[in-house]
Amino acid sequence: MPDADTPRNRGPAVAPANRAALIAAGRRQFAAHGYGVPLSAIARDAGVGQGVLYRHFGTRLALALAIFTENIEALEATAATHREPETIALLVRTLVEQTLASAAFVEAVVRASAESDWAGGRRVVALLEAPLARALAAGHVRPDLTVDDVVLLVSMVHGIGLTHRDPTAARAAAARAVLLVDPFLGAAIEG
Amino acid sequence: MPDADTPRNRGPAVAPANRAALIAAGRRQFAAHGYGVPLSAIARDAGVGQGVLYRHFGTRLALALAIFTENIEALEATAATHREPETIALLVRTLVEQTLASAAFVEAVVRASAESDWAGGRRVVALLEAPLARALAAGHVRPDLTVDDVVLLVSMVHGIGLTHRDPTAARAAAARAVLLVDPFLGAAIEG
Amino acid sequence: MPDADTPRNRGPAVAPANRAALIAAGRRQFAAHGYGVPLSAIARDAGVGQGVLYRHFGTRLALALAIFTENIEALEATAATHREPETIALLVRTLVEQTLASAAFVEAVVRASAESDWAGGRRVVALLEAPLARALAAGHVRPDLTVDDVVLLVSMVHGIGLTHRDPTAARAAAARAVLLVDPFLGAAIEG
Amino acid sequence: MPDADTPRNRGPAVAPANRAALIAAGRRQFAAHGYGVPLSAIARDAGVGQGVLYRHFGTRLALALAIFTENIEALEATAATHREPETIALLVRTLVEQTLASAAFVEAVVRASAESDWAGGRRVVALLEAPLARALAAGHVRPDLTVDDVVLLVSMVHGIGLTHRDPTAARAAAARAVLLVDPFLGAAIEG
DNA sequence: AATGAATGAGCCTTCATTCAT
DNA sequence: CATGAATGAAGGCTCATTCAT
Repeated sequence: MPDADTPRNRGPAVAPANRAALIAAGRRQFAAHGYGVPLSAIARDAGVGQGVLYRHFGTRLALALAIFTENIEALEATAATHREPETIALLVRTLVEQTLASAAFVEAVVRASAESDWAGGRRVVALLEAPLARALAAGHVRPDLTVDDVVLLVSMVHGIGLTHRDPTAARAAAARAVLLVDPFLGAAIEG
Repeated sequence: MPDADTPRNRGPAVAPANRAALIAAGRRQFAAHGYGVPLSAIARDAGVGQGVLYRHFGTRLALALAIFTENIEALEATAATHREPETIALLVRTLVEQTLASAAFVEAVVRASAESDWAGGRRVVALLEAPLARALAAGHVRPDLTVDDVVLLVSMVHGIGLTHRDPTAARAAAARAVLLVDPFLGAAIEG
Repeated sequence: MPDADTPRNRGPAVAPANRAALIAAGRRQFAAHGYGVPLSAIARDAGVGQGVLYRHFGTRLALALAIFTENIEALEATAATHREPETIALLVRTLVEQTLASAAFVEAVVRASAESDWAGGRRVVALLEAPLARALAAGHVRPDLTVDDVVLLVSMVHGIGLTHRDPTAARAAAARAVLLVDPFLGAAIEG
Repeated sequence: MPDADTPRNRGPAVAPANRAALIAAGRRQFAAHGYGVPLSAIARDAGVGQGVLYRHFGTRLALALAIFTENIEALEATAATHREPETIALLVRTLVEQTLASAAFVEAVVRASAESDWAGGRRVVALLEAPLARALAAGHVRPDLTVDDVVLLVSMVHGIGLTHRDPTAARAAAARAVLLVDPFLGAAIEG
């Protein structure tokens, strides 16, 4: 006799919701306790059994990549719908926010993308190209700035995220870092 | 009757040597296998029993802090013996090298220093002040550069170290990052 | 509105076909991966959902017993349609082949048949009696051979199957084993 | 404060005793519950922690091989100290007893010896050669019997062990099996 | 004071079984 | 009646830590 308060099997229809709940729980748990957080804690946070986590994301890395893919899709949507020369600043601002929020597992993803065929890195480079070219043409950013520099900026912000416990301090430090590299991009962060 | 071929207790005199061996082993193991490397692997690498590791460093973090303290002492020695305006570049160069070599546990140390009374961060700030002031007076670095910015630069380089597997690529990326922030300091890294 | 390309429920008519597919899949999977193969693998091999497996065979053992029952039915058909003194050799040959093919789960079935009321063992004994009597009367087999000895021979061949990875080697070893016990039966295996 | 009734660390001096206890527990647990018995059950039976089992026997198979090696050493000791023509019967009798007692993991060992370089099989063959030659010379055993046949006999007895739950019945069946193959050897089992 | 084996908690992972659709 | 996702118990394995010698 199952406990009425404890639904033991809500059926296959909840699969998409479970997947979303696992990604959200992954964001929370990775941010709060680092990439090495017990997978059981993520499953518990998502309100599902451990087996469900394994069904949707066979490895810890698969979950991290799914979170990143969502991030990249948001960036691509921004890049696709904005044509102003200021778009690059908006993208950098979003990248900074995502990086600070995902500090715990940026490293794992970068490492994996170097060793596997995950295309995330290339997608980021691709979506940055046109906006950066427009900003350069408009004279908004320093003339020697490259797409690789923007990606490097993300690595730098990642380091800042890891070394600042307080999110507010991390955000301020990241803003200062971007400002040191380029005043136009830095101003966008602070806004 | 101890077996002559199996020295099991080499006496109190070897304690300092054991401590040094553990620090050296910690550097190697953290660099090679990350901060989470088994403590038994560090003890084995150092050629001592696990109990000795506990005697000298009660926790994993204590060992990491000891490694960092050695790093800071080297920086202080440099700062104390160099009076040229170019000294800040030498210090930044050393900091970059130390940071790239210690990528695996910078985060742990920074986190601990925020939560405990470890004075490492303040010592770094203190040793940077005079050299940076001299460089500013000589007009070598950008006039708005602060000591906090140099510390921030270390955080940024840390992020670069974590996201570049290949040490050569990491070094090149770090050089570019410093160059983006300040041409004078960047030139020193590349040298 | 069910998707026409995804038949999710093919109706009651397919139940017998599903049962047969599960038995065939069970033979393949037990042989390939041992008696402990995941039940989900058997269901997948059979092309049905896991629920169907449970509907037809409530336990792993029930499936194994069904496979054995098919084997016994084939033996009974042979015994019922052959009246020659040589029939015992044909039956032993078939038993050897079945045993080698089912090595992974003979043990489970024999154990279960001793503890439950599964009549498989008795059916084998029953079907062997008349053919063995005819062979004894004809002087083909050693005069002290009993039906229990033939059943014992199956146990012995089972051990050979488990200890020989290569099916060809197992078959040769089984032939030698039968030959050691009775030249007439052994000759039938080798043929 | 450790519970006085629960010695938590009896020190390194108990290592050899632990190893012996693990082998004895392995014999009991494998015999009682099969090769797949939880390793934690073996450790509990031996009165040690799970880590100790892993320290002494890195894998389940390593423990099984250690048990088998003890068996082989006993056989070698018998072969080395007996020179009578009847020795082969004594060895077969011991082999039968060992095989029936170790039924659950004979298969694992055979599998391992095919895949690794475990020399156990060759040691058995080697120790049987001289005693069998003496028995053949004395006319005690059938003249066509080979060492490989004796090894095959072990496989056959293994199958009997697996298919007979009752040890007494298994022993009787094994005796009958050996008798069917060779009257002289069979008589030794029954004795 | 050093050694290194023992301990055992906790994590990852796999399935057997259930059940909503 | 079939599907296949959800569940969660159970086992393998790994260390951090203790402590007898």
